[in-house]
Amino acid sequence: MITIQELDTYRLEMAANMLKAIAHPMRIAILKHLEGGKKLTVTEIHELLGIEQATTSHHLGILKDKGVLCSRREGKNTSYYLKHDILSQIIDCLQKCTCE
Amino acid sequence: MITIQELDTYRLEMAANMLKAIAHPMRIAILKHLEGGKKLTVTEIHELLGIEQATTSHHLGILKDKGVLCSRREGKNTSYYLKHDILSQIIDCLQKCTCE
DNA sequence: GCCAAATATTTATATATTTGCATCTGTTAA
DNA sequence: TTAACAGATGCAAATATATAAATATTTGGC
Repeated sequence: MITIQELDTYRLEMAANMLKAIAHPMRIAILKHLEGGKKLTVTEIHELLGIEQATTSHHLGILKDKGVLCSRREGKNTSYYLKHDILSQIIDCLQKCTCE
Repeated sequence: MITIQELDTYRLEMAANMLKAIAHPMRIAILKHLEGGKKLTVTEIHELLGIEQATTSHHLGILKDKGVLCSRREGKNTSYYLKHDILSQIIDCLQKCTCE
């Protein structure tokens, strides 16, 4: 038996965890490259952003773990993509709010 | 003289800081109450959410410092409100993404 | 000026994140 | 079955954040 408050607390925490996952400069940069349903491999992202392979994989793992991204193994590579297209809204909003 | 990369890095950090400010269960709850241009005082928020006054003020300070909220002193009270209406998009998106 | 109400700041402790490096695990192709 | 490539994981040091309690500041009314 779960109460409304608990449900709400649970959802708030889930939402906070998703946002916390996104709230990092590198991870926002990753999401920018995945807008519009694009799929990229770990190597592509690590080359695009010029960061270590292990660091890239770590960031992608966080985003996947918190429900922001999905991944799919394709041979030697693993591609990552947005779990919900609607997440682009957050990136859009950030672009607009950091224009000043 | 500032380079494109530096500008981009700066904006990414600014965006990350805004999101980091929002990415906390209590602070998301606060924003939910401020959607639609509403203005609430510190006391109203601390009573609505049932958290300590000092804690409330602390959370509001973080949101203001990172550019999410604005505040306005009105007599003994201080009201807080969203700096950009568009920030509701983030709350909307979170509601939709945490429905499962 | 002085008090009380409404906010804000400070401090300390506990906890969580970030990052690079090294290492380990899968997978393909020879 | 082994070499080489792609990705994931574990660890440690530096850094950042959270939380609660105590204290400070600002404002209006007397």
